[in-house]
Amino acid sequence: MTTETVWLSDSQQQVWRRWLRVHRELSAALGRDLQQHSELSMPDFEALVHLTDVPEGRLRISALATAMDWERSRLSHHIKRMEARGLVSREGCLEDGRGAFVAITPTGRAAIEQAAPAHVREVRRLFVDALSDEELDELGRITGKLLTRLGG
Amino acid sequence: MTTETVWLSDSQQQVWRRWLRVHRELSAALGRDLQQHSELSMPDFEALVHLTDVPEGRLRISALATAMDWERSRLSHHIKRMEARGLVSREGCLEDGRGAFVAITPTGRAAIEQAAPAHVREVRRLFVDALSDEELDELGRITGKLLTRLGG
DNA sequence: TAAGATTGAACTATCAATCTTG
DNA sequence: CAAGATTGATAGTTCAATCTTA
Repeated sequence: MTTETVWLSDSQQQVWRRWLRVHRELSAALGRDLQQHSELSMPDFEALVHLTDVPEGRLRISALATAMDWERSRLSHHIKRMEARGLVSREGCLEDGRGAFVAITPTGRAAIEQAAPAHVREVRRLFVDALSDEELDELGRITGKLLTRLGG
Repeated sequence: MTTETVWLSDSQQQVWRRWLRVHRELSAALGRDLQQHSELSMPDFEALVHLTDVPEGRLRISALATAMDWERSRLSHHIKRMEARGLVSREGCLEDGRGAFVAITPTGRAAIEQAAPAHVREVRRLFVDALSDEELDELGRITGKLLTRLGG
């Protein structure tokens, strides 16, 4: 393959590296804050958000995996650990004998309700409120384009 | 603390979730591509980039940790694994007996030179070229603001 | 045979010591 | 004691089987 390789210009490289860096620092800051104010990690929080998003408080495991964009095996291991901590429980599926549900427990609900306010404030402080409404819109448009490129 | 909690609006939440998702999918896609075309992971690649960035091809370990924004212990473990694969070597430091250098080896140089073209093309395809020049500028400005908020 | 889910092994990351030199 | 770096234990992730039911 003799496709010519064009390296990135300085400004392109700067945006690219900054993008990586912002994400790394933002995730780290939010994770630290969350663990300081609760017993939850970011993945724990995310999983519980999806479970509280539905009225029954439970989802098919593969549906949760899709929603979180995780591999099933990773989620399976994670659910096992969360189950051991009492945050969720596993339930069988009547319609499909192969399937299973994860359900949020009262303990899990209490944990996310306790953790959410501080976490949301921090997401506001470090992300939403750091930008003007126009910038946030623009960022939504830009990430939308990136997502389209990724998806197909 | 009775600070009132204000949850995110739908559009704010959408941008926030999309930001997380784009990063996750982009990293995954680049990682897959890199491993398909080379023996390097993204962290391997990043470390080697920093080492090739300097003329001597070697850096103090703590300097590399700062550049990569990694904890020293994580880098130490990672260097050990990369050293075992022959990509880098460790060297003592004359000026400061406590310190140490990591240096890229010929093998490491060959690996990154072989991997870089395809990786850069993929970064272009999925990121740089997916946006107009104006959008890339705007994204640079926006991530700059986020970085300021994180740092200060 | 394929789909939903789990398991175990190998790999990577994190956290709290530890070791050595300044 | 503080700074540079490493180590070991624990936690989390990935990959390739495996098991069960459709």
